[in-house]
Amino acid sequence: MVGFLGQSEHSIDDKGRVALPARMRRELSPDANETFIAWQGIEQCVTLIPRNVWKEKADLLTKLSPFLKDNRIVKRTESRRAEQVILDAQGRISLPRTHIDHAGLDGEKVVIIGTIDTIEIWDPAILQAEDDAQAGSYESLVERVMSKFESE
Amino acid sequence: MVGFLGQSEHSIDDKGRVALPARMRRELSPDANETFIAWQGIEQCVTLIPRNVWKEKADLLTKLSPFLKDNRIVKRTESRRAEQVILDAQGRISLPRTHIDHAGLDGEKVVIIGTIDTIEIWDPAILQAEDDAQAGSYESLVERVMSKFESE
DNA sequence: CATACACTGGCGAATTGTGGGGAAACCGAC
DNA sequence: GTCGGTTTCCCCACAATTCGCCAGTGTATG
Repeated sequence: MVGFLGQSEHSIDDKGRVALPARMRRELSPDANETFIAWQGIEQCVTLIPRNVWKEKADLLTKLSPFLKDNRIVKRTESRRAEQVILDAQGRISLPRTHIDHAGLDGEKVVIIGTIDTIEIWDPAILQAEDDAQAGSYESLVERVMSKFESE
Repeated sequence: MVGFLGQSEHSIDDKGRVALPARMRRELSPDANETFIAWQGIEQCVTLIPRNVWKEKADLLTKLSPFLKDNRIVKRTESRRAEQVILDAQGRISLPRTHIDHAGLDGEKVVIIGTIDTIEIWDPAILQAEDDAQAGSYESLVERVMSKFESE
């Protein structure tokens, strides 16, 4: 169990079906039951969260008291962006329209990126733009982010 | 059991009937007995609470001492806004007039949102306004709300 | 070279969302 | 109490979408 790694370019057909790389399917815990939660994240991409991982987040959310407005907003916002998707016999998932639109997956191809505990699906052009935007600044970025672990 | 997720736009006909998305019907516990409590929330929407979940809330309310005026008000207010609705053979519910009026569901369409343990029904325009109102401030909101779990 | 695996495409069948009609129940007026 | 009108409930039917299956192509592996 080393987590979801690497990146691949795959096809997306006109029904919104995307085959996940076999090596990522092998990393999926049996607890996930062949199931992901497709999630519209902050970035312009679709994030796939294995069902067992999502479960922990959902449990937290249901612990929030429904009598506070802020709690309701968070719960509503987090859950409405999520959809359950299940692998078919060919190892594909079919993405909901809303998520395809959000991530701009209107081409023939998508890029699938493993991010250890989740999987991200990007439109190639949008991903390229994202990369360009932060090109050159990554070295200082990673320094800043990871320095908090220095003390350990 | 991942909870009610996602959001869909469905029709509401002139009889006040709304079809629930099939994936939400599948998430409904057998304990709910095809039955929801339709509830006029604080927000301008109708909240559907599965019968078995409502039970827990009702138990809380009955624990409030009836000798305090505030308690009586809360109990009365929470319960008078609730109506029982049952799924028909097509997977639809028909909403009481009062609830339709409260949520302003006077168009042809409604938006149905899954919030893990409940379902909300919104008028598209009202929902849009609500979203606009809190656009931009969400990131800090979710930080504040969820930070209470950080210690774990 | 042969075999197995990985990804892709297409087709038929089942499900889903929607509209409408008729029987039953309800309500108010006379 | 009776009649007329309205509302509510239940059932049927259609169209569109989705789902599951099967088969093909290509690539890696032994």
